[in-house]
Amino acid sequence: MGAKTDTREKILNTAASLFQKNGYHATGLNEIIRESESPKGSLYYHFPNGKEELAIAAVTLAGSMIQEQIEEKLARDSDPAQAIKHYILDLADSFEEENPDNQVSLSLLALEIAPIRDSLRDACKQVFELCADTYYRKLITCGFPEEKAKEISSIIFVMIEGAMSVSLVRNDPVMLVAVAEQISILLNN
Amino acid sequence: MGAKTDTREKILNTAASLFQKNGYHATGLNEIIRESESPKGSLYYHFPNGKEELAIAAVTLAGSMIQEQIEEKLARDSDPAQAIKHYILDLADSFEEENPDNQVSLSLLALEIAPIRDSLRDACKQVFELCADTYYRKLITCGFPEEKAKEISSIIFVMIEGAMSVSLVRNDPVMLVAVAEQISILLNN
DNA sequence: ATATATATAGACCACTTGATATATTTTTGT
DNA sequence: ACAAAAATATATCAAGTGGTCTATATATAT
Repeated sequence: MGAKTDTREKILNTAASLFQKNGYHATGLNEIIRESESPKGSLYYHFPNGKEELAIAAVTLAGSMIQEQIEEKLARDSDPAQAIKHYILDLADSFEEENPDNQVSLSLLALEIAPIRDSLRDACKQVFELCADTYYRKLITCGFPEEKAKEISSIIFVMIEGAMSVSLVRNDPVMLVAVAEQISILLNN
Repeated sequence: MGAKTDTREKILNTAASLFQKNGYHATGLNEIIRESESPKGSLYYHFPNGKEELAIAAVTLAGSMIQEQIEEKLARDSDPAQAIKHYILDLADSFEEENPDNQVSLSLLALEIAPIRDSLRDACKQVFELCADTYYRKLITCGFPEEKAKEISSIIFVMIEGAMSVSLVRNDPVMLVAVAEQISILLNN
């Protein structure tokens, strides 16, 4: 049964990576099975509902990988403003890398799949919530009042996703740097 | 020759609306000609390079419509923070409307088409620049120093696009309201 | 009025899409 | 060892894709 997990994970990892990088509609199932070297039969065995089920699993996987990365990187600095700024500057630094661990933007995939079906939208919402909550917990840990932490953490998430989108479109991470510079202003007011 | 403009514009308007709402890859040429009630021959007569050329024209059109809207709405309040906040709250208010004038998010379309080809990326960059520049000019008019205005206007654009993306995914405009509340903090620091 | 450019109309094409069906192999439990 | 379940492997499908082609209609200009 080790094989099961193997193939399933290979398909899922490949799908998540391609969906995140190129988008949902631009990624064909054939591309996924080719890249993951798995037959189509296995795809539909492990994901009987096909592409949509794969999308839910992919966005969830991508989200939890991002969440882990945020958590790790925020732990490096005790000051929350510095921690978040530090994290964003790292995103800018690793902007060119194709490494799937550095694929931080969820907007493209989420914008594409959320309207398809409620189950897909719900998965996206959950992933967004997970990411924002990671900032929230950092702020709470650092003594921010609950209300303020709730507010700011959402804004942080919005700013990072927005900056990533603009950076991807322009193929230039300077917008991430600009956002990083504004974080302290946001936290200290 | 009145007919020419008519058909061309009908195709372009339809394409822009569908691309913006549903995305580039999710929108088929057949859907565009059906919805615009134009034959395929006309599409390829007016846009010989097919879907990609249509995408460039569409993102440019959508961008200039958004730019006009921003400009109009920013003119309502003399105080820049109030003007921008007012504009964003209007976006939140009209979130449910399907009216193409209220389709303000460019992220989905831009994220999809920018990687296809440099000419498409360039068109997206130009549109982004156009929008950010509208905030910039408002800030300059209100006496902001050049450097600060440059910085802030980009951040505003990023925050609004980010908030629109999150709102679209969640199908809930509250994130726009949250961003609106932060504008004054950004401008006064 | 007629020739010419402009524009419309839609049939058609090769190709890809997501999905299904069926056959085969591999693993597991007894 | 053997039966049952799990998983893999393809061939195949209808529907849809973007794009091309040729024929026709509609203006425009002289």
